[in-house]
Amino acid sequence: MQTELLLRERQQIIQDRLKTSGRVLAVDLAREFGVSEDTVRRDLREMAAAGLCERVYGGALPLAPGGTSLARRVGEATERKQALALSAVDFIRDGMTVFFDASSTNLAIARALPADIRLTAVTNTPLIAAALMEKPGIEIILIGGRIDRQVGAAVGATAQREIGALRPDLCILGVCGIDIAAGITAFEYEDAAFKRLAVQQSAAVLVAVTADKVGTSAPHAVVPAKDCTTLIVEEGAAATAVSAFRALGIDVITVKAKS
Amino acid sequence: MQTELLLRERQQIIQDRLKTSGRVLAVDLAREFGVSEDTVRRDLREMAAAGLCERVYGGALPLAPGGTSLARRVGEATERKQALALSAVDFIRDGMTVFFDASSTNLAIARALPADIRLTAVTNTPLIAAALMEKPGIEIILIGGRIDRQVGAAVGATAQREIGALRPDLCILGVCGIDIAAGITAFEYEDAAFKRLAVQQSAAVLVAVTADKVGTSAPHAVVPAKDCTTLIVEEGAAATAVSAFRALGIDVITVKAKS
DNA sequence: CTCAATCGTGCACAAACAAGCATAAAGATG
DNA sequence: CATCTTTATGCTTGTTTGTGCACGATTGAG
Repeated sequence: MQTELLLRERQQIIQDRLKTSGRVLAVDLAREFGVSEDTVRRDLREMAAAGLCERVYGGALPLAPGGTSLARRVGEATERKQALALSAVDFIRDGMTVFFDASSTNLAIARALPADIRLTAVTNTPLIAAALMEKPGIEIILIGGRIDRQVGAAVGATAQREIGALRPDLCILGVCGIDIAAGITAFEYEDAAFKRLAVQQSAAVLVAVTADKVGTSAPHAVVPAKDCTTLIVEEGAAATAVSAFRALGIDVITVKAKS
Repeated sequence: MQTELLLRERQQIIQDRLKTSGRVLAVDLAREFGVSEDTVRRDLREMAAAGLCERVYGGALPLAPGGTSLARRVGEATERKQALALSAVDFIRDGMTVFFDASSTNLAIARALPADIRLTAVTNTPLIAAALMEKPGIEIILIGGRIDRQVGAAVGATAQREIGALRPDLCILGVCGIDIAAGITAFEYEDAAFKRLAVQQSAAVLVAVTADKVGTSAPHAVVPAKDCTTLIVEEGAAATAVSAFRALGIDVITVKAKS
């Protein structure tokens, strides 16, 4: 327990979460903070007593449901991505420098990080940077430049120059398609170039994808599949593809989607 | 232990740490300074008594108003900020290049922009960039660098280099205090330096503040008040201050807070 | 109705704490 | 110079606080 979260911080984070997400679940918070559910329940009870939230069975709700929009629209295929994210988080450990590429799955990973983790995070995606800001132990390096609206992140010349100056221990790559023959592919030319550079700079590469992206390819090649160190896929992915990836020496993890 | 730190030095360092990290742990400080935890606790107790921090079990947290992070400030006086934002939006027109500085009020402004506006927006704040992404006609330039947790944006050397290469038509400045004598001020040294540069680079400067910031000052000077082109304040702000600003040639707009 | 998830309470334990005392260095006073 | 005072620190003691676990009660879905 090198970096415990302080009680006040926890409650503050829960409040922020209530405001942005509109609700919190005790189980999730417990796992995220790395504390027992009892502790979370105690927090929620205290906060409810102080008039900061409404306690409900399973979690809590904000008193004034004056919902802001930021986190909401992303939260659609969250169920499946959440499962991938929880698995991916195991590969991220204290002290690492990790690059978070643009991708909704990667956003889920950033959110699923334990609240007390200590690491240096690099990202070109404002949404991910915003999510990372909720974890007090993370040093965030923002990659700047013109933001590509399709990708939702900075991928141009400026961004490439900045990522070129960094040497992350791990690159969490967002992919548009991954296939044995075509390798890892992206929808946009510049995005592909940026991703290629990110992979090049990193000591290891982790990819987490939903089943529908396995075996498909997009127009622009990023790197061959074997450049991927660890691949996390849903259980439903084509078995032939999975074993082919394994044959390449990739560490393939399958996670089953929750009901 | 070769360099014994004086008490004052230690407390100063703790304050800095509080600002940049947003929290300190008694154990860490003790080990770092090579003193006993008791000594650190004594320091923290004194500082808390002097109103410099909030003492919590295990360490200390920075104190309002500057001590709270951006994400936290966002949900505070949303209605009043909304009113300011609606007024500020009138000054932003199609075709402009606008810099959005870090500030919860500025986030409200970004959100309040008409959906069909066409402009180039520059920002060092992930939260604002994320909000801008919802307006399809905006070209977003992200200023990168290490993110200061208290400010919620990139304000260091990298960020300063990047803003230095741009010439926005309008700088929407976030301020921690604005006063006739002290001018525009900020809570952090680096943030102040960044803001100063942003003002320097811009053709015009707009400041939108809630009434409580008028007539107050923070530790670090940014620019004199007269460098501000347009000032939007709530109706409740001190009338003497408002007319003093007008006398400086500033275009002062007052908006009435909704009940 | 049944059953699993969730909850509250009491308890135990370790970490963090405050208060008081002892020591040593820096400074003041004679 | 000798001695007294002040100040900062570490140590000891007993107390408080936060947390996890065990157990039985409660809730809500099918």
